[in-house]
Amino acid sequence: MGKIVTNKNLTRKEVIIEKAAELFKEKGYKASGMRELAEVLGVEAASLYNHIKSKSELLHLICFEVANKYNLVLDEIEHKKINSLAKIEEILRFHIHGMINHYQEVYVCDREWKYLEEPYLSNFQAQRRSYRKKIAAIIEQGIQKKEIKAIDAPTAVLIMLHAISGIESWHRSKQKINAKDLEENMITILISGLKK
Amino acid sequence: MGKIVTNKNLTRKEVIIEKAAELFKEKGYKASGMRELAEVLGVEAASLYNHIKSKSELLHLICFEVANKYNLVLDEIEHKKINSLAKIEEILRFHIHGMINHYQEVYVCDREWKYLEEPYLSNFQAQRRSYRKKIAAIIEQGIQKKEIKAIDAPTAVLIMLHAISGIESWHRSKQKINAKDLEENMITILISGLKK
DNA sequence: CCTACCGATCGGTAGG
DNA sequence: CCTACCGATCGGTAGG
Repeated sequence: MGKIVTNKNLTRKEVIIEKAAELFKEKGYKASGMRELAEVLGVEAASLYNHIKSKSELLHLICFEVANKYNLVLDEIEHKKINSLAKIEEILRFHIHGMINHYQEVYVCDREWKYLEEPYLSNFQAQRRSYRKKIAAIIEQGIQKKEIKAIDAPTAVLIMLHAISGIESWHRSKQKINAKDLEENMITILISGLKK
Repeated sequence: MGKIVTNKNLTRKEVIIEKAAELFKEKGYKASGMRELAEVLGVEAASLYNHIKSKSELLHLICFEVANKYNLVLDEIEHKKINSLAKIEEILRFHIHGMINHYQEVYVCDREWKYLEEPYLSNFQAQRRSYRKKIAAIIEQGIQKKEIKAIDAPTAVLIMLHAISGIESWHRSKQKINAKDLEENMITILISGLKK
């Protein structure tokens, strides 16, 4: 997600997408108006349509950029020569970093994907299911090898991923602990929840 | 939440609120239309306004009914003569039951409260903060008494509550494990994540 | 509970 | 990038 983080050499379209993610995150997709987005960017609403096709295009660009990145990283971790619990820890840390550093896009992808239009909606849901199944499979391997306690793997995935998406409320909290401490606390709790 | 579960002796207004919770849960508050809600109930949109004041009244009735119930139960658990870890387990089980049995209302309260209007919004946010602080305080007591490992209590609260709200995706999953197994798996993972 | 209708706002287009 | 404007839909009201 280098493009998003650098804040330099962004095309006009990329800037629009970035601001859209912020707005969608803050107010929700349906409650975000194109006139509002335009105002943030200092133009009239009509001008946005020289760069984008529609409001819903913004949503699917955001969702699929995140999804693609996550799929790529998961595939990498999956094939590493480390044990299952170590893989789960890497996945957790990657997700935590995502919610700390790119939380607008990640949060929109997590919470607003249901407003995607077909065929993007079906495609996204399929990717999401397969993503979770891959993580569940790693957990199941860990259970077989006695690295992880005997639990229902899909339930463990559900807990992990939703717990991490809760970092959104950390961003909004008054007295935040620092990011590194947050990460280590989350890892401690979640990993010892799984470890045999 | 007996009124919600019985499905009998409900006033017209209560039926409207119940259906509104289902609709808001499914499509989100902003994407839910009053004409749509009316259709579910078999009436014209205008007729709804003989029973309710506004769409936003529906939202705050849903959110505050859940919030009141949760506050009541938390106060009960807080004062029990059991150790801190046992209190946390009871809180977790109560939240899990809520997301299994009354998930529409609970989910709306969890995810759509940001669309509350003032003064309800501020009131709700204050209640939410205080609710989480109470749970964090119980965790901190547990840490002092060496029942719970030395972690950041607000982070633990964040993990627990968000993990449980993930039960929504269990409801939508094809091959669900049964509710009791789900509960025990969640308790196992979350409690052993906390236990010293 | 209905019909009839309101003002506001929405995403988006035409044309320059 | 703008002005001007569109059809559709929104929450909600009047009056019966």
